[in-house]
Amino acid sequence: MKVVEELRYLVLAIQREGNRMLAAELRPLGITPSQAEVLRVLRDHGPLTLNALGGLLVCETGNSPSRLVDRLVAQGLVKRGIDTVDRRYLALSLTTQGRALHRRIVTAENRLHRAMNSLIAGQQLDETIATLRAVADAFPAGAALARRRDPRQQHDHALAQER
Amino acid sequence: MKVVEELRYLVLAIQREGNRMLAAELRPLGITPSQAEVLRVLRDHGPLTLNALGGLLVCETGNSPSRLVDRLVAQGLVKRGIDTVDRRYLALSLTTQGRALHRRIVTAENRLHRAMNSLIAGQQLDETIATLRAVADAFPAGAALARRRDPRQQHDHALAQER
DNA sequence: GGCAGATAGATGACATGACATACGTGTCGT
DNA sequence: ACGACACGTATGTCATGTCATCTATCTGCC
Repeated sequence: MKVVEELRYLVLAIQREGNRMLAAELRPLGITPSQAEVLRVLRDHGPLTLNALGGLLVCETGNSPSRLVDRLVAQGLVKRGIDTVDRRYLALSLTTQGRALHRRIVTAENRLHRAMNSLIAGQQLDETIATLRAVADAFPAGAALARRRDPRQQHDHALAQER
Repeated sequence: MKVVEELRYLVLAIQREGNRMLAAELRPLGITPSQAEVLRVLRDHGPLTLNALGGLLVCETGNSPSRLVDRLVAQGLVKRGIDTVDRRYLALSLTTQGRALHRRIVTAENRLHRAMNSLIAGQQLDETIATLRAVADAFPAGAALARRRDPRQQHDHALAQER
């Protein structure tokens, strides 16, 4: 098997299993890994439009995470406001309930991270991170990650309520 | 962001984008990346039961890839026979059409691999592969990969037509 | 003012993925 | 022989993910 091909399957396997483990940790909270990512991004990056949110998500690179947000709104975790100046834009933010749940999410994620840490204990990670970043940075989903690390050059549209 | 967490998101981002690229390459052939993996495994590992197939797939770690196989059968790419001795078992194999399509799949995958290769050009990969394998091998999906590399200790059930 | 085009978001369609459960078939104990 | 159990497969359900397309709203240009 070629090296790239093995890498492809390794990444696939790890993503699947990691997602399964995280889903298991989050199930008692009633949310999924993707939903947890939305809550995390909304908590860290204030009120966002749907597009801006999509630009910060690694999951759901597609059009826009309308339906993902729908379910969070239905659960009362996210507030979907409408920009008063330009009514095409949404103003998404966490509700009090959403903020409370986020704290429990952090705990659940930490359990996963401890498990993963024990799997990579003793490995040299610098090269691995560098390699993966080199690949990821070539794509929008990787750029989303970079944007999350670096709060500069954020979304181009400033929500009305922020002005 | 913690190291494990960054790794988790990097793996997620790369898997997503890689899958999207592969899906784009395969779309003209009328199949998806998961379906391509099934064809690949069936080609390499002869007639298989559904469970044995599932044990060699990285995608679809769930119960059994019934529905994934369904669509391939519907497209005439896979033949679903029934074991004559124990009628619970399926005997899945490629049709002539399936084998022909597999050759075109290889070409499509090679295009993806060239693109990925250019992204990781100049990177040291030994450590990366070692790290990823260490993680993947802890899970069933990683074990599936290991089984594909090493044709010994294959499926425990030998199909009747093979005996 | 008013319409063409652009932009944000919503929705339809389809294939996964994952979990739980149902069904069909064989095995084994008695 | 037959009934409980085990095992392989199929199916129901729900949430993604992805693409294409539709709707609502705004911007500019005339």
